[in-house]
Amino acid sequence: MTLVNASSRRKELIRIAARLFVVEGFDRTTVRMMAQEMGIKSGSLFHHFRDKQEILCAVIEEGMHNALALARLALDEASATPGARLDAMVRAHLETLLTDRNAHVVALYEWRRLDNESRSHLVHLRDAYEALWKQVIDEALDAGLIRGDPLSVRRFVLGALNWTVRWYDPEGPRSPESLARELVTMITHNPSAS
Amino acid sequence: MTLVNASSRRKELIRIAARLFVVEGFDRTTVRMMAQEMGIKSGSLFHHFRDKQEILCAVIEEGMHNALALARLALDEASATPGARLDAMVRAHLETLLTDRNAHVVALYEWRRLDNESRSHLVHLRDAYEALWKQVIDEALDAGLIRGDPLSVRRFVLGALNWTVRWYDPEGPRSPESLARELVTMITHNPSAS
DNA sequence: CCTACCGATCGGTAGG
DNA sequence: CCTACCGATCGGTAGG
Repeated sequence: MTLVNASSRRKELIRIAARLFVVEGFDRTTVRMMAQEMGIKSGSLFHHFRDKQEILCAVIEEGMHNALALARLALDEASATPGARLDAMVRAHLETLLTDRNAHVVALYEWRRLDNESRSHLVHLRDAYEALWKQVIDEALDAGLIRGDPLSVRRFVLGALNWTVRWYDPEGPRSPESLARELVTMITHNPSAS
Repeated sequence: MTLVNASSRRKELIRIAARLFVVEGFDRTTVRMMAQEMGIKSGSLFHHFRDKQEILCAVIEEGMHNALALARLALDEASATPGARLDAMVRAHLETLLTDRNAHVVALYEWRRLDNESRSHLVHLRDAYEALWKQVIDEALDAGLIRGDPLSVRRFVLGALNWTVRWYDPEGPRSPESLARELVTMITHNPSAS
């Protein structure tokens, strides 16, 4: 039970830290802020984490882990046509950005604040995620749904999607699904094949 | 002459600060670092700028000013067809991102560190720039070159372009022009009309 | 543009 | 998980 509680406190801190890192930025978020929201003293934080860096790494790792799981699930459930798989992947990406918004904003903005150790650990998760994208994009290119160089297309599409965290309003009129539809419409040239 | 030198020192500081803000981030860049690269003592910085915030604002303002000027020039020189204007705008955007890379990376990453005063000052420059994009995108939509909702398309395109600062390698095989061509190819549906 | 310095605050630790 | 505290460093200022 002690372990369960410790783990749940850890998750709570990750959630709190993610929110603070978004609002204040990593550098301006002090261990005292995080401790206060946890209801403990600042020194006690270091019972859960070695240092501030480790908290940053945990926040980003949590977000990437969820993103990877959701994308795999979406691809498993999608029908086998390249169009359906592209749709599913775009939708999964946007849904992840929204449900784990704070973690992903931190990943996008504070990646450079990671030390080498944390970065090399997270880079494997990122590579696994991008490998899924590579597969889906390449299939869509082969099927003639999209035009362009595989690597460039992947980068452009991920850029367009990741940029949404800057302007998308979850309270607004657009659902993640309709937004996904809009992006796919913009880049596909032969919708009947999907 | 004193004024000229003061202004040139100011520009030098803006360039130095931009580079440091990219490498270290705004919060981790100390006034002492900037002063050292200027060859002066830290206290002397405040002869040129009221505070650190003002330096951040100046860096971003410089980049936006150049972006706006280059975009206007490109549109003036482009032929009147929607395809040519879209091409020119994408190319100008990428060229600006490269020539003023540091300033734009700072604008993209450190925008949230601006105080309200600076932000409202810069927001007008950004709006003017986005108005050019709105025009060009709407023309391309009307001409049937692109498909989708005007606002969404604009956001997707700008996202894809701005994201390039994360991966584009100026020493690599791709020129800004060929990259521009790739993006336009990906999103246009009726190239013969351009 | 410099010297000398300030009050505040930071991440992290020792010992319980 | 707390108390008490550390050395370092920060942005900025006063007076020249």
